[in-house]
Amino acid sequence: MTTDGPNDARPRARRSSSPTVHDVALEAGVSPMTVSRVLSGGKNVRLEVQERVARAVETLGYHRNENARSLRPGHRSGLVGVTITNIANPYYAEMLRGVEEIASSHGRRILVGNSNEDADLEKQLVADFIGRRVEGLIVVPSSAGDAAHLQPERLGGVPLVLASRAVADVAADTVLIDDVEGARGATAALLAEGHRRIAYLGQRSVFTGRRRLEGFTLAHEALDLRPDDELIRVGQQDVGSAEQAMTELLELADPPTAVFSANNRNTVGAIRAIVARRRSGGSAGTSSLDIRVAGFDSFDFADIAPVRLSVVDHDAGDLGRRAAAMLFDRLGDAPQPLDARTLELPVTLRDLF
Amino acid sequence: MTTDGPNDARPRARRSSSPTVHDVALEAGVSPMTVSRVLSGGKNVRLEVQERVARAVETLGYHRNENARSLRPGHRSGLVGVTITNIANPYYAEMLRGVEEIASSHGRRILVGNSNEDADLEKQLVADFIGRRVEGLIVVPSSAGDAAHLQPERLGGVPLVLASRAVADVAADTVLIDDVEGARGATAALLAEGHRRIAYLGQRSVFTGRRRLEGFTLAHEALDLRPDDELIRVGQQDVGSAEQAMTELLELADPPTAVFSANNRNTVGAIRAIVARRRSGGSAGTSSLDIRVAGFDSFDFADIAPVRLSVVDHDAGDLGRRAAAMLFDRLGDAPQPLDARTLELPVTLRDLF
DNA sequence: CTGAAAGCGCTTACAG
DNA sequence: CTGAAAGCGCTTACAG
Repeated sequence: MTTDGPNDARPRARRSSSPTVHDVALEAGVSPMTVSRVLSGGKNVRLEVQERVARAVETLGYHRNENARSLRPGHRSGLVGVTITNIANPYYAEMLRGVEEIASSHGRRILVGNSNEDADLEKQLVADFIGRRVEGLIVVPSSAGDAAHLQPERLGGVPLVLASRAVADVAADTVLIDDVEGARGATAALLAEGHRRIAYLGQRSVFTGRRRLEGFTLAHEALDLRPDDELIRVGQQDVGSAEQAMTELLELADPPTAVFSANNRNTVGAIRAIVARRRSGGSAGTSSLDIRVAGFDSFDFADIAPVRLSVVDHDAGDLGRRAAAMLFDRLGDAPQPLDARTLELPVTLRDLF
Repeated sequence: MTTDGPNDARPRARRSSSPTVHDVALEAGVSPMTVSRVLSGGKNVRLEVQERVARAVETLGYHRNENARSLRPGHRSGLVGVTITNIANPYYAEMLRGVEEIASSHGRRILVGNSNEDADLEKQLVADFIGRRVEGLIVVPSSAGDAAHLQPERLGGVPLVLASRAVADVAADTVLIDDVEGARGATAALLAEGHRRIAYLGQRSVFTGRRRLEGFTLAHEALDLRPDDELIRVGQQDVGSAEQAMTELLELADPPTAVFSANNRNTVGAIRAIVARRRSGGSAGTSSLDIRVAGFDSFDFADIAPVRLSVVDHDAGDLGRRAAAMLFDRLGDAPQPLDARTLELPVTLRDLF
């Protein structure tokens, strides 16, 4: 019946926006301070009052505003920013899940952005995330463009962990998989089987691509061999172009007897080309029927692929968990190692035949 | 040389936390208000002053605090909350990318949570997201447990779009794929080829699983047939258990001549079982060599699978984009449709042989 | 074109 | 056990 209460002063507008501590306080007949106490565990509040407040919270559907809360000094946002070149890539999706798992276990939520291999977009995402006061960043860095926005001094003290790819001149914690050893081992296995004309399908513009080509080359050099440049194909972006590249290789006068592919898109493309050629009768004698395949990454159907296939397996979930763990290391109160650390996760060569 | 400025009053502590408008103002020799004006476009600020402020922003590495900004009345958080049962599932990863794409184009960022098919976790995520004042929610609802937390009145006015699965008694906008028609069409195709013993591999506990089983049944009923209960297997969660279930079916006295699988894990499992049996000689005559397969969802290697395979294809990215578009419809200033809408996206049956 | 005041929702001392 | 005051970083009127 009073007309001077603050609740009367803002009659309907209140309905459309969220209730505040103030509204709950009014409803429960206490001060906002007491509401705040109850929300933080109820220390030093009479049980009866606690219950009254809890009921008011329920009635009004109150949710504490975390953004306002994180404004107070000493409070953190509870957010971690994650930037990925392609969140639809199953490998990175698995990684993202690993990150989310660890973040969740630390009570943090993740802001996720797709950089689409575009450094400008990545830069915007990072700036936006910092504006939202993320406590840390996990970035799969884009391969194209300038990476100045990832320099520690540009991040205003927000810890950064690079995942899957390192960035030249950026001294940040980094988690990689052992690309060089994976490619070297797989190639060495093909060489040990006697293959001497081994094709390479991969990329050179991407960090992991360069590392895998390095492993491929190292395996040859260990036997005083040199890969034939004619058999090295880089730049295939998808399964279609990989299939095309492999088809061309099979049509060479002196075709390869084996192929190492640096990622699963290239592996699938290569297998498609081999199968297509087999179905069409294999013009170059029977040799193309026996093309041996080894590839980085696994995929759905790898174990019943219709070729002799080995894969270099690695755990994307672990990559994400390790990256997140490194980040939370920096966020903890423990004494910090000053230098950026790099972790290389092991890989496994599996024969699927 | 002065010792009385506020910047001198807080000498080193300032270094560790982020600079504020106040710090920038000091550095540029203007008021915080002017800094704010410049950050919002520079309207009504002398060009010379704008430049001075811009330089100060650069020098200090200032990033505007979005959380504080969103506190002001009329401001929005710029966040959308996304909850998915399994973000590592390539299908949902593709969906997430669709959501991110549309959200980005509206200047919003996404908070992502993995609910792991756990309604309690999902509830926590949703509560947390609302606490962070997300402008909307996109949820792939978990199949297990109570869904009361998704009731509109519990969401405090935050719009919700359900993706991929509907929830009984929750009147929210929903985007589905046409599960019933996809399963019906694929099954009808098998029946049209003359198959009369068609196995079903899928789930019954999940919304989509029930709908796909319904389509499977409908196709039979259209021909006055009834599927044999002995051939219906539900509850396989992964490729391994699907392979096991298919192996059992192949060992029946009167085995199926075809199989419809309700998702790609079951399809891959079925194919593995068929291939394994073929390799081991196919004890039941040659019949098991000819098992015809049709499955919901596509996967990496579908087109060179060593069986006669058809897949029910659908666009996960589109699912995400449509869900996000529905959400932004509700967020816009346009007049709102009052009732919850349901959208069913079309599917395509593709023969891969 | 520029700034002092006030308040968004919350919580940390401080006072009772 | 409870509350009034003050301030986190920002921006919307309002005044000049």
